[in-house]
Amino acid sequence: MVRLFGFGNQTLNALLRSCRTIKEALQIHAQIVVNGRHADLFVLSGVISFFALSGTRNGLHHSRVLFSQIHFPDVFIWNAMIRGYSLSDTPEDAIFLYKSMLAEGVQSPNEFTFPFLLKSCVRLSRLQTGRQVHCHITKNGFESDIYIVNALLHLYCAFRDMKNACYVFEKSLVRDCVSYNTMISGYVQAGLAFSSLQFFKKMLELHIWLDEYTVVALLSACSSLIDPIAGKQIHCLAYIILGSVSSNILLMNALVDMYAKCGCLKMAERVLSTMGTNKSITALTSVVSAYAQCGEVEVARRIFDQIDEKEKDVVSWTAMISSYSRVGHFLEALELFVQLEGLGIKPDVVAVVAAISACARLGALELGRRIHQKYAENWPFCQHGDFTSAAVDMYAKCGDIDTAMDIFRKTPDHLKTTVLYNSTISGLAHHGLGETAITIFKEMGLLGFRPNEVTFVAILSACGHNGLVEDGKKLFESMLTVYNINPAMEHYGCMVDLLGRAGCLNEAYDIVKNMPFKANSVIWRALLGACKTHGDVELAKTAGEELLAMEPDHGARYVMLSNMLADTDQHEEATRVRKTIDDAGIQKPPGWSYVELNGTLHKFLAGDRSHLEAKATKLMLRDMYMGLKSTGYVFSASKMVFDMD
DNA sequence: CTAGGGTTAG
Repeated sequence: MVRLFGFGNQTLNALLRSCRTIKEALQIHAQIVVNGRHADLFVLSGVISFFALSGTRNGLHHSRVLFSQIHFPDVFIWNAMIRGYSLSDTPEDAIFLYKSMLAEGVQSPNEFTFPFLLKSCVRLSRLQTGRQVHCHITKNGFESDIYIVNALLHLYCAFRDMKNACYVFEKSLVRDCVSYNTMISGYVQAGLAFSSLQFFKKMLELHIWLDEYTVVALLSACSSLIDPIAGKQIHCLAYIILGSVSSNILLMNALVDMYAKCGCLKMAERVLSTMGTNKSITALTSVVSAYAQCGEVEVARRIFDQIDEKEKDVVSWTAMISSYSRVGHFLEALELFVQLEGLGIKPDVVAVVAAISACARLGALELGRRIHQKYAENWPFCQHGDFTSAAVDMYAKCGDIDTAMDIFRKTPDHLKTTVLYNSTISGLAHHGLGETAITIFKEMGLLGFRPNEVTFVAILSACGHNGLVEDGKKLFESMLTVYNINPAMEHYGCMVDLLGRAGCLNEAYDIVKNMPFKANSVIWRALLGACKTHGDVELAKTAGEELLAMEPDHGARYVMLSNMLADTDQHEEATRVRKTIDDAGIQKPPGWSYVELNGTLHKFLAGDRSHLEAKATKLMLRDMYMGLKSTGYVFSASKMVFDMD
């Protein structure tokens, strides 16, 4: 038995720090208690911080129990708890603890408290809370602590808010290599890779020290610019400023990733091979996704399969899952997800979101529901904005708008995000609930959420599908005047569609002629559709010809135009277009339909009889058709042909 | 007296 009487406090802390397992630490802790040393706050703080930072849920829980028994913890102990939770899967507890500390009114936060809090805000995707913490930092006079400045920069960069990041950067009296690194990667993440290189220039001019993180950030700038030449230069720079490169895993991963993302797969694999037997799962995952992005899913899968099962982690599985989704192989994606669950690997939020959105794309409502419900019970998932919005999107796309709205309504305001509003509004739009969409849009503004480009596509199309012409026009105008968003091609497209559907063909055509872009095929198609509905043959010809010129090998366009001509009794013209199709040997790629029943997916093609129950299905359809007819419904085949994609 | 910031892959 160890006797701890003779040990000094610092020795006890050192002893704890040397523990490799929770069990060892528990033994030391027991001895501390047996020897009556636990009343000493300093000793106790060592114990609490060890368990809080152990990285395990049990350890954190143990420290929480000890913590709750202290009447007045000192600021070090508060910080240890806050830090522990900021790294845990429930970072919101860190914020909760901070509030408790303030409420207790005994201890004030110090310069160590805030970086942990800011980290929690980032992990929770809660910019609003982060701003409040920023206010507390100012109030407590910690604006010039370099650690806090860097944590603030990280906060704003993580939310792509480069305006506030710059503000903090410019205003700060202290800046170091970390500040510059954070800004460089912030610019890249915000999609402003070019600015990041300018920042790097500034860094060089001011002779700021460069380190491996600088190189990593610069490499990601090159990936984002798809500039392998610049990437190679940075690769050289790495040798100059760092000396040894191949022993630096972080750097090797970034290098492989850069070459992979730039499409230089040979180079990526060459760098990878220099890692010999130490190939990291990170670098391998980069190569897997790169192949998938180049359209070589099979190659990606082969590499993925060659990776040692024990090496594979959630990220590499998710990479393969998303690769399948990217090329539309949703069934394979979901198969992998189920396999991953079966192997006992715990999917994280990103993995589950990937699976749920694959269900959304497939229309696999019941599988989607199963996955959603299973993970909704794990509450770190519910805290995550991406999880909620993916679920809303899935239910809406699978036709269950009630559940989608239910989830939206049950989400507390502080967990709502712009993305959640976007999924909700576009879900409502697809279900023809334009009025509700507008209500939600207004609520969004009242709660202080800024609509973005995506929001406007959703809300404008909601107006379009519901004939809300005036609302649509007002919202479109407000984009620039109120929200300072430049309407993009898609927004003009929504307006053309909206006006066209409402029969304002001239107004729609005016938009096409006057907008700052050359109309794309989507816009011409919308206009052509409107001409068809409202019988404007002249404009239809213009739109149709434009469409043909734009997508000469897109068979569906020919079919549309020919159907339209036939429909307006211009049979000669129609035959001419048909002939063009045959002459060019153009074929419309078949459009598969999927229906999910009792957890099984059924695949169909038009006119397809391969399905086991094709005959029964046909009979059922005939019954339904007869039923419809008896109620006086008139079936129009021409409308069907027109709306085909 | 103990401690904090930037990290690549989905």
